Amino acid sequence: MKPSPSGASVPLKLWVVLARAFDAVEHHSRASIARFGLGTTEFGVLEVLHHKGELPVCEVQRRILVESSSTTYVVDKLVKRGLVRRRHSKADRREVLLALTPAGRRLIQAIFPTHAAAMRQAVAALPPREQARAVRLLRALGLGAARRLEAAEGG
Amino acid sequence: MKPSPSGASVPLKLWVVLARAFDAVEHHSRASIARFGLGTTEFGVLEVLHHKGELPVCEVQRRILVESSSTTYVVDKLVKRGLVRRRHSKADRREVLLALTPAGRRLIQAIFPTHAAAMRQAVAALPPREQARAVRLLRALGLGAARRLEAAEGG
DNA sequence: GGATATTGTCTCGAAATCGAAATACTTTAC
DNA sequence: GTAAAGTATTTCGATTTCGAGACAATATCC
Repeated sequence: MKPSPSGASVPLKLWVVLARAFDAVEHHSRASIARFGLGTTEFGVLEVLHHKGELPVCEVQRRILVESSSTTYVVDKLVKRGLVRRRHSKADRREVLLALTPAGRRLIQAIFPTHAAAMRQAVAALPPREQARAVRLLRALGLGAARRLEAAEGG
Repeated sequence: MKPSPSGASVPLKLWVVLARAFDAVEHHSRASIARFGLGTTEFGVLEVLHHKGELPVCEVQRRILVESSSTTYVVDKLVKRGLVRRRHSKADRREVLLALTPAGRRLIQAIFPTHAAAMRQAVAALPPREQARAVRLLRALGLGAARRLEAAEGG
């Protein structure tokens, strides 16, 4: 769900439009990815491994914004489909390193440009200059909110 | 899941920071609401009915950004807890009208100010002036993306 | 006015996600 | 070097969400 209606204060309004914008853009992403028989989280894993190379599960998790148990679930599915492989790290034997298989690499390479084009369309309501502005504002907003989260929970 | 890493084009970067910002702020919202024993979607329903009064299910659904079947699920729970009531519309007998019960109204009135304060904190990394800028940009982004969605799907 | 589409709600089964806790390993602190 | 604390991953059960389709009521079009 999302937040409140219109006559609200600026912070609440910001939360509303943030949620709405995310929802709308996410629908584009989901639809684009579904054409290739993947879920958004599965795609996220492939994409991270494609761009960063072999990574431990916890690094992947940080980037795809789901909990660790969900990460295991998604990676399981990708391994079963032969797109990703697991391997134990020698440096730190708690870690499990993830990497694309050749099939996984072929798939993400084939998909990625099309998906990127779809996302460009999805955010095209904002001209480039305003996209850059939005990036700056959202980065500050996100980092600030994340920092406050850590402060409140972890310590 | 969410999108890609850093060296990306501006549109992709925008999608990344949008997802991250939403995720971080949503965590604040979730934590704030959880204190009162509610899920975010349940809270969303109460909030909409609080601000708009009696509404048909489909209107509520549009505002809380979940599918119709999920809306039924959430409303069921609220009805079982005695916070919301259903009633058939006389004007259009397909519609089911939702409204707060006295208990529901008492609850949301008690909760709302605290939650609003938490959300103000969550977005406080941006000073008011930049919050207003972000609202404008996100509104345009969200509306544009939503329009493109309709064009692609419905008609 | 009757056929056809459209809309609003709900049911059902499946999928995605979470949270808490188990396990294994590593780091820190004495 | 050992105990305690912390980190990485997985397992398990429960919850939330979705999507497809059923059904009823209304709108639209000849």
